[in-house]
Amino acid sequence: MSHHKVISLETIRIACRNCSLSSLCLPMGLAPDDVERLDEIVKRTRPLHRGDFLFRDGDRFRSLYVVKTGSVKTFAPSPEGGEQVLGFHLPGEVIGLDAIDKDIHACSAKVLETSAICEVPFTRLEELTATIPSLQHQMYRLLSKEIGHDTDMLLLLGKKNAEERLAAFLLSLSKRLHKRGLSATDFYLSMSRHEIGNYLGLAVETVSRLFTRFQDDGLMNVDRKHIQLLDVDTLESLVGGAGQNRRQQQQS
Amino acid sequence: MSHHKVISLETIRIACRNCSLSSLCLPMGLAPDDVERLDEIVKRTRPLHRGDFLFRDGDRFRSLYVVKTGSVKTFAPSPEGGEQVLGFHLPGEVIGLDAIDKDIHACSAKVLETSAICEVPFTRLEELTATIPSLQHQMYRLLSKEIGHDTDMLLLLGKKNAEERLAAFLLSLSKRLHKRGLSATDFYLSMSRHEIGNYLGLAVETVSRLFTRFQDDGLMNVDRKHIQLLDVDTLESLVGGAGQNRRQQQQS
DNA sequence: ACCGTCGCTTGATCTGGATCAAGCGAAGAT
DNA sequence: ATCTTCGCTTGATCCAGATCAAGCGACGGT
Repeated sequence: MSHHKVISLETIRIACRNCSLSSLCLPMGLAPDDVERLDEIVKRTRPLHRGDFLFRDGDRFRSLYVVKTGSVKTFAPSPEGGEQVLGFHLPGEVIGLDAIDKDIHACSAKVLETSAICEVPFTRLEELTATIPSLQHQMYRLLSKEIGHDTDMLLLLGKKNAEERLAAFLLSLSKRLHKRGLSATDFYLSMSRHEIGNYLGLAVETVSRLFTRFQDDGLMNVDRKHIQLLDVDTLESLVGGAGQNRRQQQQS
Repeated sequence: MSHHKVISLETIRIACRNCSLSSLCLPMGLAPDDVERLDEIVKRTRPLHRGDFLFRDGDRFRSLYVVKTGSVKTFAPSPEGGEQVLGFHLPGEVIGLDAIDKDIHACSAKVLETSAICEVPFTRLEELTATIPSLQHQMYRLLSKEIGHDTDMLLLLGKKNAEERLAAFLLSLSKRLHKRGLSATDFYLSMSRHEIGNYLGLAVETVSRLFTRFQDDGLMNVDRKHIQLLDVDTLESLVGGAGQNRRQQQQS
């Protein structure tokens, strides 16, 4: 039996070189030999389930985590005891980059559905990047990409109304799923309305009403967690702030 | 006369090792020899003036920029033609990290007052970090710190009201100026009310009214651009969301 | 010294989205 | 199979902060 177990685990624990995410994940652009070296330091844990934590705010920072399958949300505590959802993470996305600076996690990461996660001990990764220039570059890009994403969110929270925010959220999900070989127009939400609202700086009720409105307007179908985008073009135009007579933005 | 000019420029172009910012800036934690190597790739331009650009969105990414003296704002265009102020940058702070990923600047950087800027060509920096582990680590920390800062802003824009936002802004400025050896309670704003509002996701009028209110409440003195913080403790408590009967936050 | 512009303030009004309230149906518990 | 809880929806009301409007005073330019 223990023999069987080893075999089945080996089946689950796909090496980086065979992982379908290698074009999105850390190995992106690496030579095969370098992928092997990276592969050696990656720990592949058993599948985690809804509600499990990868880490909690306040934990010592040791590793980066990469979603292999499933999805994860990260969220930071706010002083009053509430929390701010910082992101929803899909396969190939790296989690924990914000903790490198202080060596302590400032946010928590919670698994939204049964997920496989790769753990990359950071100290060992850092040693590796020092000897593999292309991996170092990939790390810089990864960190920079995260900043760029946060910047997009700042613009969204600072300048966009509820409709624009939800449309942007749906299209972002759609594009990211599509990159992973899934449908861009037909997918399931692994997060609750509440989590979406928190993420977008909106109340649950507003999110719910907008789903209803988008459906009434023929932009999408919503059935519980099941989403079908029917009119991506119009959704795109909503994001652009084509919200009718939006007055000229503050030019500072 | 040209002789005089050369001398005066040399006076301005302080080497990293003599720069008072070395404890905040890239050289932080480097061995003296390594600081010299870094110093060799840094370009020190002549002082820039209010309104000058370090780069504009769409520009090819070539260098990081570090504020030596003065201040800089970064801002991203929003689809509708407006803009979102992303940050105000003080001496020692590094600008341009978000452009590493796409190799194109997605935001612009504009000088708010006469400022000295160091330019660090990124390709050369990358070569250097590959051979100086402590510099590589410093780069990771720098990028990570930027993510952490953006995260703080997401929480601010997503969960805090106008009062909390302005208090947080003032205290952030205060702390950062203090770290640079300046007064934590008495300083000048190099940015306009409009820029503050844009940054904080508020209308100019709201910013103006809050300044007036904070002054009436004895928390600070405001005279044009001149700020004096009188009651830092109360300002701190405002940020914490002690805004009276704030209801329990959404727990997603 | 004068003028025009621009940044800032203050007051009045409006509104998008939060909050409050009430039900409904699905999924998990016993 | 039934209960209970929880997530979601929908309606009614409220309010923080945006928008509109009007002046004022500082500063740069001539």
